[in-house]
Amino acid sequence: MSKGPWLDGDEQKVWRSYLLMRKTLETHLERHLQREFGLSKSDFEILVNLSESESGRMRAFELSRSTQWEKSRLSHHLTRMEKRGLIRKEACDARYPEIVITDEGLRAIRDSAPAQAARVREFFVDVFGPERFAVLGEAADEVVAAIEKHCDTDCSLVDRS
Amino acid sequence: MSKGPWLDGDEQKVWRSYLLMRKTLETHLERHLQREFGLSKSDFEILVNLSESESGRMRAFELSRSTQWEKSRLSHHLTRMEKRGLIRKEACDARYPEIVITDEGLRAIRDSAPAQAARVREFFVDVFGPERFAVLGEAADEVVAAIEKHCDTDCSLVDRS
DNA sequence: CGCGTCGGGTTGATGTGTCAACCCGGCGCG
DNA sequence: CGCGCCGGGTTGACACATCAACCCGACGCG
Repeated sequence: MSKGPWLDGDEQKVWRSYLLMRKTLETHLERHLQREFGLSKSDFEILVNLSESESGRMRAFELSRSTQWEKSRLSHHLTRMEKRGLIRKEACDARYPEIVITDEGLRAIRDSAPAQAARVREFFVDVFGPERFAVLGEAADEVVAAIEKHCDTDCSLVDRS
Repeated sequence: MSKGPWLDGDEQKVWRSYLLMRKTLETHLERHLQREFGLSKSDFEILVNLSESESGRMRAFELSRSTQWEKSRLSHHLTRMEKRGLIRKEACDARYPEIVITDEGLRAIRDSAPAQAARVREFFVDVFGPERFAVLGEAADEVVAAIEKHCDTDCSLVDRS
């Protein structure tokens, strides 16, 4: 029934292939991260950012900027991570706490990152191969630019630094 | 600190472009669906599947197959959708209920699908352009195949029909 | 001073996803 | 028959995301 006004033939097909890849890849990566290291994708993202900073410490809004998360999500997630000992909140300069990666957090990411990188390479980078991969990168940037341009003109919802 | 064993230079860059595209596109599409039509991406997915079936009615496990969702997630979501009047569960053949799209659900998807399709075209299909888009489709299929092949050999977690 | 408002951050309610346990009818098989 | 297992489905507890409301110090300004 309905056969609604939807994408046509090939568009449809590729779009669904993309969606399927997205989901398959994501669940695969996430599952392994979870099962082998007990980290969620979100945990991982935070730890990557912290461990890439010079000092292993950042202010919450910096994390918010680099992860593109909303502040409340970030706040909730950080309290959970603190409970699990992956990070600490240090109230140094009076009011705003700094987020510090703990030894445990550092260990977690150092253990998990190589495996994660290897999987990304195996199932994504290498399957695409150099040329298609490069093409994807360009196109991806253009898609992001298109959406942001669109949003600039009619909405103000994005946290543009 | 740490600069862990991670993807190198270009790999890294493209991978992050991809992740950013993924997130940007997804939140953009989802936000509009939510704000303009009060549907979540999950609602939409269910309604698409139901409305594409002949009779507008399916068994839960069929939906589970085509959406690739776990059964518990599906069950939870269907009860929520029923509460909102988008679908109905009809207990025809004794035990297993059939999921039926309601008039309201039908209206919802007929209203929202064209807008959604237009956005996908505007920000994804057209930005890629025909050749790159076709290339993406192929690569996506290969990625899925690679992951499934891998899983066939060492795990049994996927619901393969 | 009094007052608004703005940015960084937290909180609580609610919607959504995941995991493990369970229910129950059918089927194989002793 | 009795018993176990399997497949489709539900349930409950918990992790996670989103939204709106709030807190509070700083800053502008009458």
